[in-house]
Amino acid sequence: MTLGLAPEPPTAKAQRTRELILLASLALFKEQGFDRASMRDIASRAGLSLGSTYYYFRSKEELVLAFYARTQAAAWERSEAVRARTAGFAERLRDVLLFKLEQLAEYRGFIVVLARSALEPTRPLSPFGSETKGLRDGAIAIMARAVDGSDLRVHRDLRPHLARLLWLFQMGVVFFWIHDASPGQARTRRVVEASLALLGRLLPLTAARLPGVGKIVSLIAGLLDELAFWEEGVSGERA
Amino acid sequence: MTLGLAPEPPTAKAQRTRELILLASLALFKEQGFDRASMRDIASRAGLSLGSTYYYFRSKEELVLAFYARTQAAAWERSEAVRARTAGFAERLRDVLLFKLEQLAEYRGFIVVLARSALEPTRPLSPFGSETKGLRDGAIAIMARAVDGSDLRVHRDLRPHLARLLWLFQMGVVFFWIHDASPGQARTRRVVEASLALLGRLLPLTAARLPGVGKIVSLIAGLLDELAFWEEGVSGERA
DNA sequence: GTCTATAACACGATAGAC
DNA sequence: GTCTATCGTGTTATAGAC
Repeated sequence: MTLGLAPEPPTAKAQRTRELILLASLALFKEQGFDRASMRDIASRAGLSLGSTYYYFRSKEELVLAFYARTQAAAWERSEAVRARTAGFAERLRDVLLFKLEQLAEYRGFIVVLARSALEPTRPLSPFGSETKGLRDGAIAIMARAVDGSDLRVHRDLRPHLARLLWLFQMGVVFFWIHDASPGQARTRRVVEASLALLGRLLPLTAARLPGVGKIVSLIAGLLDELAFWEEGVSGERA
Repeated sequence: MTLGLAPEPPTAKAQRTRELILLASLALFKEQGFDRASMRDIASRAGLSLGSTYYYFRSKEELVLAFYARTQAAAWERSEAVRARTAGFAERLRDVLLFKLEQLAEYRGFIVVLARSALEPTRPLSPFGSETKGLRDGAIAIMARAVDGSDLRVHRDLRPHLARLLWLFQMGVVFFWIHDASPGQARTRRVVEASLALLGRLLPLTAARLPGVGKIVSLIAGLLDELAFWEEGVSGERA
């Protein structure tokens, strides 16, 4: 699975240096938070000069992105393992969501900066931008795998949109988790459970032959079609 | 309606100066975008020194917030007028959403910074934070007024949560609009229409006496209850 | 007290020599 | 690849003018 970031520098030494900087930054971010940890501190901790640090990472935010990309590689492997173990859609989705939170938990204090640049369309690091396409595609692919071959019953017109929808849902969960001040973020876990229960009831309903459902499904499908604004060029023309 | 910002300075001269800075900043933001327009430029354009500018606005972001607060005051008046004109819920909600976009349209290029700080819980300017409580309450109140006395049919258990849900929905719409690269943001308008149509079908359905609806409604109500994380202290305890 | 100005700080980022 | 030197920024400190 590609991660969609700049390819690792070729030489082994460069890779080690890159790793060194990344580790130093993570440690400092964890200790002091993203804003308080300066690039000078990071460089110094890694035993390098400021300029060298910028040679490996074009910006401070790119450090966070590199960390995030790493977690996603692990998330993919995990989701494949769970996928092989069970065909239960709710079970699979729950594991994807909770594992992501588990991965981020240690760094919850500074993971907010991902969200900060998230909403900025011009910034290259936006999860909807072109530079993060690989990262985004990977995350959506995990969702697609959770749906595929599962016991989920859902209207066939919704199926092609489901992975993207679930990805958006996951971003919402992470966003909520960032803001969740409850002890151990227990509230987020309750929200995840409630959401899963709700999805488990609503999605099968779309597959039922009830009056009015067809119209609603087509409305939802149309909406989901428009929502994928990140999948095209600047024109924004209708397909 | 309170706006939840620091009260305007008392003297008339101070108010004029504040206005001067705000106008200068808006002009520069519009011309160059938020990041490119420096506080020094803004101060200079307003005919003041940098220090004086910071006397009136504690940060660069506060300038955007002040602008946003202003639009909201107008939005309240507008929504009251529309409310008197029609009892149609869809009509009212459509007007609230489209009017907001209309207000922001001129400044679409830099309004993204609201979103930037939006996701940062620690920052005081987050729409979920305590400093923006008045602003947030105002926006939610507008939604409550749109629901109140309207022709909307919805399950009674959902009614108390509806205004907050619609506010979240509005934030989603604005977020989409920020990213919408289609000409004239036509796509956002399509999304609004489709969403209204969908809401117009789903909400009444919750009021219908159908098997299984009761359970779904209670799930939704429980979820919406948890979602209002911004309405309490740091404890996050269950009510 | 209310307002304004100057000077300085720390930071992210860049240029260019080696 | 690595360094030093430097730029422009948001923000703060502080002193003084009305």
